[in-house]
Amino acid sequence: MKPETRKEEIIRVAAKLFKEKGYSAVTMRDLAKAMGIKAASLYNHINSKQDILNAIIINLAEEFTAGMKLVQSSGENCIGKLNRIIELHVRISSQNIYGMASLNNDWMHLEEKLDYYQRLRIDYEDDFRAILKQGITSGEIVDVNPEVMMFSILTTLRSLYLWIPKKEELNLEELSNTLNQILIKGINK
Amino acid sequence: MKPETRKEEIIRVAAKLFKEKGYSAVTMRDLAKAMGIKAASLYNHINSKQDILNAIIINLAEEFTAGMKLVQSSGENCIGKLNRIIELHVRISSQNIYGMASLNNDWMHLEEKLDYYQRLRIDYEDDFRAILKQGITSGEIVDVNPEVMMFSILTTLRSLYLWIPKKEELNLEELSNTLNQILIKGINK
DNA sequence: GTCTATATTTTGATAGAC
DNA sequence: GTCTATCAAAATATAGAC
Repeated sequence: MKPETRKEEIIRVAAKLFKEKGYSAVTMRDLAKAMGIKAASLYNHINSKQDILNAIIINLAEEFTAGMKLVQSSGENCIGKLNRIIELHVRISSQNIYGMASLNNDWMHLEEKLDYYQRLRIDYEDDFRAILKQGITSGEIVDVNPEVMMFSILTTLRSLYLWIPKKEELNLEELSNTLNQILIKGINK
Repeated sequence: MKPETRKEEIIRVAAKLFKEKGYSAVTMRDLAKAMGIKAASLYNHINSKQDILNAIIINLAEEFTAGMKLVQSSGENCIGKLNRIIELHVRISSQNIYGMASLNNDWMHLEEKLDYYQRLRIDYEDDFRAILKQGITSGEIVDVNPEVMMFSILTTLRSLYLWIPKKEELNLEELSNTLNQILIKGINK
């Protein structure tokens, strides 16, 4: 592991602040104070506040895209692929809890990178939807509105960042398994 | 129906803008422009930007609290109560899509009302959790971590505002039924 | 790599005319 | 109820010394 650069440290600390108050409510002075330096000094490492947000969001979005490509090429059936998607979200979310908040809530403040982000997001959802439709066709999952299924599962997975930090006692493999049970098999006995 | 007051109109328009960019990124000048007046004129109807956020969030939070009390006193079993909670969220979310965005994403910018909001939220979650635990005890639902079940269901319901406006062709009763199927019975065949 | 000092813009809000 | 004019504070960002 390479040691963290000053720029990476700024991005990491910024993500934490963005999770608490949102991108727009965090000032460069807030960030500088959290870093223990003056606001002007931040600009020796980054070009703008925007750049910080870009780095947080685009890195994560590309990680999800890469993960989805692996799921697609796994050769598993629909239920198997859904399991892998759940594991993908649990893994990325637990590794970058703060960044996930920006990905979910502050993407609209992207500027130059907004179109690119939205393209990745739409493609991800298209891939997810295709897996569900294939599962309906093959008879693996129930024939219910795939839009509502996708919304329900993806919303839960996208919000894991809100919840994981509170439950440190739960290990991540166990969390994946429990989510798998609940999201796929339901809670009805 | 009483006609909408100017104050109510400001709150309604503000909620729409808050959904697009978040509370902190919307200026009083943005709001004034959307109303077709000057920023200074807003202050003839409201005391501060804060007051607008308070009105949006606290009204909704109290609506959910009142709805939960009705569910509790309904005398239904666990599954029946969960059905009613789903209907509650579908109804309130569809009636106030824009306000739901603030409730979910901008509550941390409450000031005097923050403690009160957090009390309502914790109580709501306690009531929800109690229903799930009672369902496990009575054997109606599977004996899986109730925290994860609550997180999964509640996160989906709280995010309905993101999704309802896109799917106008789906009627609300049908949406409730579909969510009920997916959240309770799962998607596995 | 961090500092002080500062330029420029934007912000929430008020005063007072109409 | 809306306007123009304006204030005071706070924002992002830059210049240049150390």
